[in-house]
Amino acid sequence: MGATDSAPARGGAGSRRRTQNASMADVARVAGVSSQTVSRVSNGFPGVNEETRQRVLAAMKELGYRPNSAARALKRGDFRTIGVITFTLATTGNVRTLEAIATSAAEEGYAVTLLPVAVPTQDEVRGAFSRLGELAVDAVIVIMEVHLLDSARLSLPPHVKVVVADSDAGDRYAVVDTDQAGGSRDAVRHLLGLGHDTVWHLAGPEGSYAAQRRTAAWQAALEEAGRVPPPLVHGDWSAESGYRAGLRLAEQDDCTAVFAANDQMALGLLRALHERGRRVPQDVSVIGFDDIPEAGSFLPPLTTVHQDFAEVGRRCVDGVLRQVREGGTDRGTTLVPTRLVLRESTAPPPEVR
Amino acid sequence: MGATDSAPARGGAGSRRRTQNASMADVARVAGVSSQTVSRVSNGFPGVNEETRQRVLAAMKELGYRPNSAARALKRGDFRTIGVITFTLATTGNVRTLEAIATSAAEEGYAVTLLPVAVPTQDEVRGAFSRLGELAVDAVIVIMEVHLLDSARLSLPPHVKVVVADSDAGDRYAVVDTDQAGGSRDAVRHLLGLGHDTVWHLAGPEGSYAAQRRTAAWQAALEEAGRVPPPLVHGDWSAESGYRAGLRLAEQDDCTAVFAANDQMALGLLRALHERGRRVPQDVSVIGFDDIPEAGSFLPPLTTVHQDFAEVGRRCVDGVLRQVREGGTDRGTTLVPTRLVLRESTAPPPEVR
DNA sequence: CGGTGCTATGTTTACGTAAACACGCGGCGG
DNA sequence: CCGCCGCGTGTTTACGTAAACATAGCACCG
Repeated sequence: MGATDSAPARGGAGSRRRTQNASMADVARVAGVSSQTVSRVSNGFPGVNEETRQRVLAAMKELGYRPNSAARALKRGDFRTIGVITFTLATTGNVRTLEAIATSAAEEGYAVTLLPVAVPTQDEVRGAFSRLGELAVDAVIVIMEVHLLDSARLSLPPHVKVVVADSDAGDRYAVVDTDQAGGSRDAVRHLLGLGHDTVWHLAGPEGSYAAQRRTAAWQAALEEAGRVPPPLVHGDWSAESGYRAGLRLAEQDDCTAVFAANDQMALGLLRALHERGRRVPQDVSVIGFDDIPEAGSFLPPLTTVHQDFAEVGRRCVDGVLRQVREGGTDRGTTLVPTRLVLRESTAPPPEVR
Repeated sequence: MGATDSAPARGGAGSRRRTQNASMADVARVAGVSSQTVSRVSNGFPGVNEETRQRVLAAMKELGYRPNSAARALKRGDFRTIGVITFTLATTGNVRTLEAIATSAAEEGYAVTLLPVAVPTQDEVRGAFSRLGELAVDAVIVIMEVHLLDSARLSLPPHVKVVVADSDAGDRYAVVDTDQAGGSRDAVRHLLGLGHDTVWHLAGPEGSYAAQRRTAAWQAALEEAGRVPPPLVHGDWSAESGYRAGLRLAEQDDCTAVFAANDQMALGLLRALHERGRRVPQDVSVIGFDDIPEAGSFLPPLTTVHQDFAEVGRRCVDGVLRQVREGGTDRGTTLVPTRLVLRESTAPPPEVR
């Protein structure tokens, strides 16, 4: 007792809280040192006598001391936190990238905070600041289409350190992207190499930059080989949309090879083809993009373009941390290579068999 | 110029930083008010003259003011942040729950921070504190098997407000769980109702509490109907493991109905059955658990038990925030109901047809 | 017409930490 | 033997915010 000497028992209203968390000062008192020494121990700084250090550690343990990250952040001027902005966690890619980001960040001593967008909060009312508007992260990684970011009310405060994953950024931000073009080219060439005259494309939504790049590369690869690109079919990334598109493709008799812009749509496509009696791969070859864990269990197991999401996440973290440490803002684009995974959904076309 | 008057050009080392972010005091100066008034405006408190308020808002805008969340947290004593602990984001359920948590939290003005576990950081060295050991979140939601949590080096600091999702917690924590038992019972009864003699079970990994509960309920539902539970087959949640198990099940001639503990394993099972010439649903009925978005695109579309992950996430947030606001720690268990989604993978057994 | 109460605003202080600086003490070179 | 150096530790201060308290003006009522 006698510690809480001041704080004259006021009216009595609500001075609960306290007796909660021990502070450095408390630890210092118990250990018989100054709070600065506690700070040094807490941060692993050298120049503390081993014996003193042990005494401080013992005091910390006794009191259940936990450093207050708010005070630390306030004093240091940084937060050791990376914000991640993403519209949805419904797509495999976003999630895998997020997971890799969290892991890489943790290794660097950084935490990851999710910054949901487009939550219709009470605008100006409660303070005019969304969580993102607050000073609470040292850097931001954006996993979404940048143009959506623009149209969302969400605008990044100026001078914020940013890396954009899997999107375009009009040279405004640094970008880490999967090599969409290379992967698409590999897919098309693989099918042409099997003897198909041409390759149809089940594209992603028009608003998606990744989808656009895959489409453009598909077209380029075909033209480079002197083939005429068949009409485009669009989906929205979902298996259901792939199914609907597949029903239309199944009616094209000359369609013997389809490059789907992701695995989910490929799954729906497989179902549509199956329902229409078009065998895969005997009648139609199908190739996907992403290599989701289930792709090997499709009927038939799906040949697809493997994306290295973990590497993307890692480089995103490297990118923002470099900016944080060097103080500038980057712009360049980093491409992460893909790898074609051959399974059983592709084969030579019927004529050649 | 003239702003950085103090700070006598020391040795020259590194006094960059500054001229960075405007503080309340800066805004107050520009607006010609006290910083307390700025605070009131920033937090949307009443009792500020409209004209003054506008002047302050204008000053904020001019200076690009953003509240410093560290200072705010330090002063207020809370962080407006919920930590989420999870081993993996590889499973649909975890991710969907996480997404719902993030959304619900945002609506309440809380941010969500990912707390990765088992990162082999430099133990005691840099300070003996993992990010979780720091005081940085107001509450924690655990999305993982609690017994794994115990065995991981990670131990939750005492008195922390916790809600556990989808696991057991030995009455140590509050729990929000899907009604595993109810869903499993519905699945089994549906198959028995179609005329199947019994139902086989493709179980999840033995270490999983959710898997155990599904298995127990499957067994109970069979026994309640006077049927003999066939031997158990275990998978590890992955489609690949479902495939391997499926190859074994395909050899059981008397196996006409299988309840798979999740959709991914059901997918692998479908592939195995297909390869072995066992038609679904004509020869074998298959039912899954989760209702992942792709389930409707399987071959055939999968009948499955729908889990309401969004509701689970919502209740987790409600749970921790109630604890935060009321100051106590809860214990009870909340069950979120499931719903059987009928598609095309179940039918009466061959004999009855 | 003085007091009372309310509104709008200002002043003081403390939150927990860590950087900057100060200090004491023992050893060692000149 | 004096002064300087460096190690280990203590003291002071500032980070940006918001609670608590203080004050000034003004309306209203007895």
